[in-house]
Amino acid sequence: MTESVQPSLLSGFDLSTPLPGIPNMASELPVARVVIDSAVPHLDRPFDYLVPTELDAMAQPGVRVKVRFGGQELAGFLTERLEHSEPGLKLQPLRSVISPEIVLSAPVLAVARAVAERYAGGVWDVLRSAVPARMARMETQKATDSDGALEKGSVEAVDDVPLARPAPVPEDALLAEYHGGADYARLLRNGESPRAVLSAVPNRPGDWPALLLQAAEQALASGRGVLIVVPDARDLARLTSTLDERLGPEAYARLTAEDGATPRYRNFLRVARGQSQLVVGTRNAAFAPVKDLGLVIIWDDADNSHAEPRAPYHHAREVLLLRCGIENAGMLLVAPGRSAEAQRLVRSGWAHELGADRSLLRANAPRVIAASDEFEAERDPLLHAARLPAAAWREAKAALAHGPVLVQVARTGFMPALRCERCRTPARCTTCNGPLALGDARGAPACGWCGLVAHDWNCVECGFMRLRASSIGADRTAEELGRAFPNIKVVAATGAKPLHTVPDTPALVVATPGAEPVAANGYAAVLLLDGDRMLSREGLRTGEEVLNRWMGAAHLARGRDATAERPGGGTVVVAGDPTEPMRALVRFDAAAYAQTELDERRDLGLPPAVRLAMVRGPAAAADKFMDALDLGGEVRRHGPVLEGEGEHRWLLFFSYAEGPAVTAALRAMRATFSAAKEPIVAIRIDPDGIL
DNA sequence: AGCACGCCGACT
DNA sequence: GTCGGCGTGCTC
Repeated sequence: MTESVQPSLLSGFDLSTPLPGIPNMASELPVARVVIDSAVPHLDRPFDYLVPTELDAMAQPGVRVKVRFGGQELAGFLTERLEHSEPGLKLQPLRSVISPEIVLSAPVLAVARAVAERYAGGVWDVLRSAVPARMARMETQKATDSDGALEKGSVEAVDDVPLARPAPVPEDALLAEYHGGADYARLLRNGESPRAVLSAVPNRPGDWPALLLQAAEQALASGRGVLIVVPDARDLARLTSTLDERLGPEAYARLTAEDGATPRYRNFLRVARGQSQLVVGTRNAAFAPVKDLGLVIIWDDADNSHAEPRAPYHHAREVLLLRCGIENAGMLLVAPGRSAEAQRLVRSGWAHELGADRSLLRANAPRVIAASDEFEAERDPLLHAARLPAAAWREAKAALAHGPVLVQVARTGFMPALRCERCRTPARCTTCNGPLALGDARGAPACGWCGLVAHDWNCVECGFMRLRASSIGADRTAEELGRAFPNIKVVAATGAKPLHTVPDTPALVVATPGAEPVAANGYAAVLLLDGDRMLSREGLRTGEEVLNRWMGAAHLARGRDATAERPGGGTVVVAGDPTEPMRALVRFDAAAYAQTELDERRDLGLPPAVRLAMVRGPAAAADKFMDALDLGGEVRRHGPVLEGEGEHRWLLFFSYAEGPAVTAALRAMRATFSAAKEPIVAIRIDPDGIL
């Protein structure tokens, strides 16, 4: 706030012989350790400053500060107050404390550091995700100000609520339906921190939001905080509507970028001030400064919305894993399917599997039909155009008498790579050599790897300028289906045009994976049309991804048996050639499939049975970087692979045990190269979709 | 990205 | 002897 700098202070002070007191500086703990806002790798460490007397009171660990660094003024977080610094340093004074609000708690800083270590990235990059942008007005605003509804839950309102209410033992009936679920609930209530993985049985009362809430309530009953992370706005809306109904909107704080900077910071402040013990949100909420954290829950960790698209590309599941280690909290991974990573946690004994009886699953899961060999589809031009097998058409037709029908189609990103219309040479990106695909609704071809839009593409082989566009997106499928089902309402929901819910009336709902709207009483039928297309994509994890997307959609279907609200029961039709993922869907057993996949990866030495790092950069720099790395003999190196314009890509495979040493070595080497002004190499840890 | 410091050449 | 060229490396 107050500008503290006086000319005489700018020269700095030598604190090697500390005290007795420096004029105008705090007499107790005069040194402030600060994490500065710098993207430069070799500056990714704390720096010490002196605290001027007038900033003494506000300069608490966790506040935002401004400091002079080199020539410039930088933002930073004050992390510690110390009696003295390293000998021989000339300390500058702190320029200002931006606000007295403690926005970076000690545990969250520790988590951010662990995340930066794990991903060989900068602490500041992690903090950028962890602490939302400051909105100054939110810090001073009173509960009586303006828009009333939004202001509930501010300091005054919460202080009025008596905290010591007789706490009833929370419900755990839904959790107890799983083997070990009742024990898991009891441990949480008793203040312990159990860890579990659970594949949800569909069509139970309240569905997964009710299940997550029950788990949360166990930990809340022990007086501890709870954090729930979901992939996207749709799932958050579903969860918060359950929380609103059962606990009321004051009982939790929601943290998501989608709300906009101001509400997000308002809710963040409630959490930071300890006014909210239950936090729900999307991936960055994994860093929410929940006090006395007892349990972290992640819903659908296989959804790649959980992966941060900016450096250091951390995944919410991994953030939470590190976090529950640091804060000694329990963890619960709940999903409609099973990621190989979650299965690994079960297999290694780190987490318990809370399994369900086959009978419970059979009674609640939809009927699954594999429509594998379909000659009829070829004969009927309407069905062929909509690439609808006859069995799917029949099921949909019957189901439409009872309710809405979901049609899952592949995202355009899943389409086979585009080719030259004349010579059929695959179209590749001119900069990174990645496959081109139709990126947006207007059909501009874009690179599937780097996203670069190829405006003036021409074939490298024959020079032809037109691409073969075989892609059919959700919108076109919707049109085709409209013709195949006259008089039925058709709606399309894609990532670009999201739709969270649909009414419980007959309609065809065409959606891409992850964007499926929720039907109030479930879908009468779910058609999974593009399995072959999705499975044809190159990639180590394609089968697992496709199965998890199918399971996600299948969870939106009614149970097989008809009920009063759900006449006709629910059916899932999966079209395509018989494959392992399809068989796993028919058995409704994603865990077994994930285990098979994991075993196979272990035999092959591939992720996630092992960890992976990628180093990419200008050929000479990348090679030099790899050459300078000193890694243990157990680390497998693979490369260089030529990529794009004179770029080399290297891969490193290493065990989880070696992980910390490898990422530390990569981080240290990057700092060395950065200081030596070597060309920048990109480092990605456990990247998805490159194998 | 700025800014100090340093080693060397040109000029008072 | 002193001023200032910009090249190298550090920044609390």
